[in-house]
Amino acid sequence: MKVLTKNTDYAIRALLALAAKKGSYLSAKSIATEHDIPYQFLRRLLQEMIRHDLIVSKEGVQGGFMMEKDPDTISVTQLIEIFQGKVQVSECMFRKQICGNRARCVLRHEIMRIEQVVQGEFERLTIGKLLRDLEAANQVSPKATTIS
Amino acid sequence: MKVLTKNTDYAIRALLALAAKKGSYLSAKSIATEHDIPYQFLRRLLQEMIRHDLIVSKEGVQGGFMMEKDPDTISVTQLIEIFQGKVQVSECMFRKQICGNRARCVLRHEIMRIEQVVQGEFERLTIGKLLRDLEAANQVSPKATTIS
DNA sequence: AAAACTGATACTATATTTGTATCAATTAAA
DNA sequence: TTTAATTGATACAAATATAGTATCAGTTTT
Repeated sequence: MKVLTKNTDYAIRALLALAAKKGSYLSAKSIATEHDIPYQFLRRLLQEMIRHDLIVSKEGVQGGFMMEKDPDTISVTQLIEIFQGKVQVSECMFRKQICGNRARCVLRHEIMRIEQVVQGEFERLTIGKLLRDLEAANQVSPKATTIS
Repeated sequence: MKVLTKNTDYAIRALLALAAKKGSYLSAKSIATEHDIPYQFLRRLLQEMIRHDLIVSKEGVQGGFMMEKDPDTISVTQLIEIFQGKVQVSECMFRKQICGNRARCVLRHEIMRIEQVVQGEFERLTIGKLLRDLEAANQVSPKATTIS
């Protein structure tokens, strides 16, 4: 069971790169080469993130992508939703017999509760938090952990 | 993001049916028709569960599948692992720069922590627990919730 | 001997994920 | 003002995962 697909994984990495250089433009190319992400793939992801107002872009020479927002407002949950769709369990387990009265279906509730837990955890995991973790790690061992 | 695939969904339902009639043999056919699961698909799932010693079978007329084990020892985590592979995040995010020293990679730790939470939740969700939930629901509203 | 079963496995279809390629439009800079 | 570096948009393709079907052989009860 894969929790994060490459999409999301790459998107997080790209956002971390942008958050680390907040306010300046980074080209897709530079992000791709520095973080080992397939260039054209990354470009699509960046476009998608623009559409969701997570980042902005500037065309032409010296153009690129930039993070304007507070990185703490971007959660992994958001990214999962964008690139993997909303977290969902089966439409409705045991639907045949039980889900005439869906509201009461205990099993569904059980699963939905877990779904909430997962979502909450990923909600608290923001780009800002990850960046701080990353910087803290850099303090300890700069060489091995530099992201830029 | 799909948490449970049809495999796992169907497997859970089949196990609940078997747990509800613990000790007696149910044919794949009867489970399939009663729970609206594609017959041949279900048979493969049942075979797989036999290989993992979750259930046993008897061939021939009046044969079928039976649950011998305590349903509380079968967790949804186990089923996810069987049918969707071990719960995992990306192999190692940010691996290029960071994962020379994997042990120290804070980001990875963050993600692994969440993975643990998810796994723990599904661990506590056993067939036994689901069955009791189901039976409790039947008490309240027998018609709408009967599984058998 | 027939019928109701499981065991094993091959096959197909569809969807998702991952990755590549192309062309047009924009902009800084030579 | 031309060129090169860039994004915007979109189409294409390959690989993998998911979902479902079909078949044939073996077993066991009746």
